[in-house]
Amino acid sequence: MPSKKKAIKKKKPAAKKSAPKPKKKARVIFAPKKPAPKPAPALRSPKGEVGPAPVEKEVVGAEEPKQKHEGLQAIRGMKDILPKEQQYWYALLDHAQRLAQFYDFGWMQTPLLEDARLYIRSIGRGTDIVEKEMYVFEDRDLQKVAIRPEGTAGVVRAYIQHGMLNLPQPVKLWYWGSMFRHERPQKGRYREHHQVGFELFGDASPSADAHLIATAYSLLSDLGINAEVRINSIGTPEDRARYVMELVGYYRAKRSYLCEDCKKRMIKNPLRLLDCKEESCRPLREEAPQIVDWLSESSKKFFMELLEDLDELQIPYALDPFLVRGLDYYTHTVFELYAKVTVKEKEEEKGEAAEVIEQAGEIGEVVEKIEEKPEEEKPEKEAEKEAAQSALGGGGRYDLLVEQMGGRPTPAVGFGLGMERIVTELKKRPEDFEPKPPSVFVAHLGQGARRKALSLLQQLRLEGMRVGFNLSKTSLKAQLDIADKHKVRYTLILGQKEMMDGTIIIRDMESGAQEMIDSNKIVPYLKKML
RNA sequence: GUGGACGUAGCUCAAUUGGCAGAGCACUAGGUUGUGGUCCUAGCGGUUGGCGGUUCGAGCCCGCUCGUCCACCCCA
Repeated sequence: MPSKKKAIKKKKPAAKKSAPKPKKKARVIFAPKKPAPKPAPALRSPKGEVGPAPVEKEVVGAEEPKQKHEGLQAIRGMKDILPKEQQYWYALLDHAQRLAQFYDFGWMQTPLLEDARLYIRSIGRGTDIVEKEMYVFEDRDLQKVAIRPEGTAGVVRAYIQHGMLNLPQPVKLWYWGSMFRHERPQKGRYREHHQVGFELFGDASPSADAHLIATAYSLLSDLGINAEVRINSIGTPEDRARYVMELVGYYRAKRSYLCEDCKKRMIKNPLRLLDCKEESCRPLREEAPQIVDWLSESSKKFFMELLEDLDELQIPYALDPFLVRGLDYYTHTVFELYAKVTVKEKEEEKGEAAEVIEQAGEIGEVVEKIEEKPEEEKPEKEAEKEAAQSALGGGGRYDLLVEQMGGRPTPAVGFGLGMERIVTELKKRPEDFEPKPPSVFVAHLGQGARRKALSLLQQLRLEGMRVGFNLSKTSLKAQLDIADKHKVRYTLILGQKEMMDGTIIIRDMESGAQEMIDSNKIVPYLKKML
């Protein structure tokens, strides 16, 4: 029945053109009708066994597509990054690399696939990342592997595995690459996203934290992003245990006011009680004990020193007593970076941040003031909307992680920045990232000239010039058309006539003026003009 | 994982009460000899995201599904 409908529908256009459409027909064939040929014998056959390899399913768990479009679309939450964005990605990577070189961070990459236990050990069993977002599966050897959901764990593993503790400390490393988390996609939140990460091992002083935060901040500000650092200290595990007891005690008394989620949080992850957005829970937070007040003297001192360093570095920051990050391995410093939304906000925070560091005892109160501001003002709807996915990155100190993963006790700090989110910021100022077209286009006319053009291209390349060309087009008109689309400044025209004379025509694409140049002098000539 | 909005050509969008799926841009080729931007002509390009239902007839109505976006959740 449905096929009949289609036939009727399709008839008309076919009749109009009064010709069969073999092309259309061909496109319909997507899946081979015949089953795929049997797989070749396995390359690695089980120990010395001769004979046919065991028959396996051709593709594990995948069926042949029945619909034309099946399997032809990027899967949920995955995105192609296309050349139209390349100027932003290049700028980002270029700045990251320069910064890394300047501060002497060594570049490295870790595998996308790791033993799943690596992440369970580091990030923590009860965290959302491990519990419900991580891609985990058994590979063909039935090993349980995970696609990396974040960068630090792999770097720590590598640090231990390659004995980097024998290198002069601190060891400073940086990387960039894909991370995968099975979340519900949204703008600025994908199942595959890219991070640039910086890690520093073997320095327990707060100045290391300051250095790292400054690195993160500089990377953003070098790119013209107005960033703000939100920072907090969650102390040592002992500090936290004491605080959590206090916190749970506080909330237990108000249990009846809590939302359902928070009741669960009280048992599972009490720190998260603090960032509940439920109307009923919010007011409770105001009176809640704050972790800074429960830090040990040494933890407090560490934090204060860090803040003084940041002040010295003139990095705008805001204390956020409710900042707790979703990974278990953090100790002491935790921070996040946000793109500032309005100029107004920026100035307020700068002013207040400066006050804060002075009085150690009063951190709590000052912070509360800062916190209240945005809630009360709600300047524009815009500002609020942007807030949802606007964390550009975050990080913190993880002094216990290396040891916990079997290495020698090694203090460490690190951060990761979301590349897609940075690119989103950069795209707001396209004028700052205009792609640069090649400066010269080489056009040719006739067989001999085309060949000569090839060597001319080589010559220009060796001179470091960016050159556009299209060797398959034969008409000059078409080639100039392309040159124009490339927005080049000059086009070199090489035809039979010029070949014989040993000259080349150089055309200024803006004015249309042409000049004839001795072909031996073309390179110095161009160099002078560009 | 929960709730909501939206899916028409590569892009931006049309299509009367359910009645032959269109335009602009982009792309390709022409407008006779070796010269781009403007202009003219033609071509390419769609199972209207997919599957099913209602109907003589569905881009339009209904159900499911996939995808995007938004708010939660969480984070980069």
